[in-house]
Amino acid sequence: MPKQVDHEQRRRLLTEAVFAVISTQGFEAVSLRDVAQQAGFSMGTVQHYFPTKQQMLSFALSHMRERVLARLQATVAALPEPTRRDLIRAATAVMLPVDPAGREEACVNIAFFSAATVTPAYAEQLRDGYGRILTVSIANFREASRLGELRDGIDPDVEAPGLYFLTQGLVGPILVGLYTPDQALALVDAQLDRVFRPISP
Amino acid sequence: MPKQVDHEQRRRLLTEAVFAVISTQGFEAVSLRDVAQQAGFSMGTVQHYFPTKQQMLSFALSHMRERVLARLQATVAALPEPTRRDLIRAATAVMLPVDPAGREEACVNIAFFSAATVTPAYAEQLRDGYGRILTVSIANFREASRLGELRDGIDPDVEAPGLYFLTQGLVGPILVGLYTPDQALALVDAQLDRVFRPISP
DNA sequence: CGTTTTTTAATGCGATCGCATGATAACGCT
DNA sequence: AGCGTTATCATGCGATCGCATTAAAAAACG
Repeated sequence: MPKQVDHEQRRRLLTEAVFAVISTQGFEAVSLRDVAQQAGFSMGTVQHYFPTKQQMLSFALSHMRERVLARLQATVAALPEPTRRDLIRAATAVMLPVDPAGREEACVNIAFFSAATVTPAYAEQLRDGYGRILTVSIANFREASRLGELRDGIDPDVEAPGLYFLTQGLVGPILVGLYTPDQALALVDAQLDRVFRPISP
Repeated sequence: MPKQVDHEQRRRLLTEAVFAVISTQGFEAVSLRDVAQQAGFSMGTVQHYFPTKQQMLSFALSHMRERVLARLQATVAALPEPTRRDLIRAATAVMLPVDPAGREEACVNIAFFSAATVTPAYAEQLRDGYGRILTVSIANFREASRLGELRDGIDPDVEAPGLYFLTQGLVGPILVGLYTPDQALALVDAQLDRVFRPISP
């Protein structure tokens, strides 16, 4: 057997090129030639790892989830003694385009959301991925509620989706420059202040 | 002088075809030929009213704002004696893809949001349009606050953007089937219940 | 009624697309 | 070392794209 190449790793490498093309030239500009050039390979190589463009994009979408999750874990790991509120805030901030990495991911995600309106396969992947995030968020809020970390009268089953969809709604406006990342984070913090009890017990 | 054709009206007609193509086949599938066929004209006609594809799409984006606004006014006009809360809720519901018309508009809007990440002209149009909506929403909430229609401790400058971005964040998940329109409206109503005083004084 | 100008249609062109094919180079194994 | 497999690349093909060009049809006006 010949040269040993980790197919999965190669695909991830090419996927990074896909992300770069989408975030700099747009989703509709993604071509096998562009991706190949961005990754520094020939077009045939891209075809070798992705038989069709559709499969390439579908893999890219599934890889995006892992990328966001990895960035979240890295962020959380950097917090010394995170409270539950810190964790929720970190997860929220990771989904917002507040830094170059986050912006690239947001561009890719919104592109796939748009494509998903006419491509059921993308819609299913997004439902699965974002549904999982929402489920985790609800679980976090319920746990916080159970431990008495939330203010009186706060329903975790309302606030979890509320904060989650608020976050999602901030992505587009930040991307087009309608809202600044600082304004967005201030809005998120205002919500957290309303939901969580003050720190000192 | 020959046949009198209202250029603006023709452009709006063709724009409706653009919307249909975007919502059924996707933004990247929009071609002059598709638009012409969808509108029942030849390709040359489309070119006559839109010198370039870019201008066609840009006009379509500007026309979208008018379409949403018209639908909002029609919805409001159908309300017998709307309270301020009713108006705010109507404006919110209009932006959500809860019916075929709203879904089509949402598909087009999210497509332009995606395109705007690499096309500054689109970003500027979206900033202007959505910024105007946000401004009006803030003004509405402030007026409600001034009239004492909001609960104690409610800051209109926080709740207006909060509800607005929450609404925006619900669009994508509804489109891909992660959230149902009923769930989305329930979440909106929960927010309104929290912000507004109960009806009976 | 003929002229003029706009509208509509039809077609061609260069570029680019996704994908298929064939050739070449590089490495693992017996 | 020699073979077999795989990775990589270069190229070709049919289709489609945006846009330019040209021509025919239609209607307002002298």
